[in-house]
Amino acid sequence: MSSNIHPISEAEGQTPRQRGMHKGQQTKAAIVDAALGLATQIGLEGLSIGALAEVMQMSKSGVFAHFGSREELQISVIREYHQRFELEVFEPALQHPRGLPRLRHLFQNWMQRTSAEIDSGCLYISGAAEFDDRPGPVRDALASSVKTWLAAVHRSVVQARDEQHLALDTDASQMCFEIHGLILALHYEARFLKSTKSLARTKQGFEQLLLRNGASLT
Amino acid sequence: MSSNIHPISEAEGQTPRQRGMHKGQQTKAAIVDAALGLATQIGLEGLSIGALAEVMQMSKSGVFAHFGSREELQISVIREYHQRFELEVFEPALQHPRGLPRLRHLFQNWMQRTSAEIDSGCLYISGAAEFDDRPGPVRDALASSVKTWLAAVHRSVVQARDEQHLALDTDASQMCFEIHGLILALHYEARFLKSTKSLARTKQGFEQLLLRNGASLT
DNA sequence: TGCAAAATAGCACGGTCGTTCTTTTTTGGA
DNA sequence: TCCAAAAAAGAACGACCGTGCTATTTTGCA
Repeated sequence: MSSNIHPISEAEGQTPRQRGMHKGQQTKAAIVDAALGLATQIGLEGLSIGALAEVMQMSKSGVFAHFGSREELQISVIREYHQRFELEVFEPALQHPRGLPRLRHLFQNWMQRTSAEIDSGCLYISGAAEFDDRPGPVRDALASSVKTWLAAVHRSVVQARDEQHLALDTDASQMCFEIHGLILALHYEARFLKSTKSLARTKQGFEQLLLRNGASLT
Repeated sequence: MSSNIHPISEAEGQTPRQRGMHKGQQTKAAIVDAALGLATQIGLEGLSIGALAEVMQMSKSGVFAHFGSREELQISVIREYHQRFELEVFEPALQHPRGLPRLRHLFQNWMQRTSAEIDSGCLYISGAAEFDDRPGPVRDALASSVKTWLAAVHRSVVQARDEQHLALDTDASQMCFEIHGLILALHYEARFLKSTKSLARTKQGFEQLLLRNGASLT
């Protein structure tokens, strides 16, 4: 499938080996892609090398050799999800002016990613439920990614306050907490309870949250 | 340990068989109790009959015989959780006057149950993440319990509005959605991210939510 | 084009899973 | 106290798990 590393223009004339793109690495990228698909459906813990090998039409040992352990496979999946999340949620929002406009797009992208994909849940949410009682490197990798993202949201709120798009006494951490709650409620009620109104509720909650914190611009 | 069925007074003089409390049913109750403990730690899907048998110091087949299938065991666990949730969260709140006071206690109990138990997560939350993509009787049982509880919260909000403890234009469903979000954020950030401020954030979010909907009484 | 190195397959291992069947033990009313 | 019924144990099953080891195939530079 699609590789997770974009070929950069300077490397165009180089050999695959020089670009670090042997056949093996392409295969590994394809495996991680398939693994991410499986993990978002049946969970990181449910992810098995046997099932993954069948999807890839490869032998178990062929798949296994790319990672060396199941844990490393899980961590690779988390890293891949992290990259895609940045690419699809975070980076597009950077093209909008900092402050409230960027915060709005950040939330909009986040919301869509949480709800739009019918067949694949958010790894940051399902993974948290699976690993909140399981210490170890997988949990650490997951928590690290989540914290990076939440910190980016926090930064965006602070910027909006600095730009005076939000009231000066806005409690940025409190606001982030409530934003997070809206996303989690959306995920829960849309995916598990199959509620069709969750998206509208989430939007309305966000608007009221902005109003309450003195949002001044659209 | 504790049985999930309270002996009713009329049955006091009856034999165990007449009360439906053979040795087997006591054992089953003990198994379900242990299973609930396991399930809240490693998840409903992680729950295995072998591990459960070891905890109970019984044989696998001895445990198995009480349920007939793993699915039935999982459903029994969900039913047990439902009963305890009602007993510990819902019923105590009924002792307070309907309207805002009762709603406050409902939320307070819910909040405490979500955060206080260090070693056991909320089955309604972890279960939703595990089963949002797995149709079947287990998911159905879980969704049914959750909906019952959310409906009770909704009823309480409507009552508070009827009693004019909340503004007459309060959107009860919207308010429930946001309350749910606060609880989910509490669970996520306290359990997974180990944030110590989540409880305070949840309380503050709830107070602001009440204020925004014109809460008039304490 | 040849050849070392990389990638993949094949096979086997010990372990756990849910489940079935048979046998033994325990229970509790007549 | 006896004895049928209930409860629990024991053993075995096929299936899948992650992982290690050894061939075999494929890759890609010299």
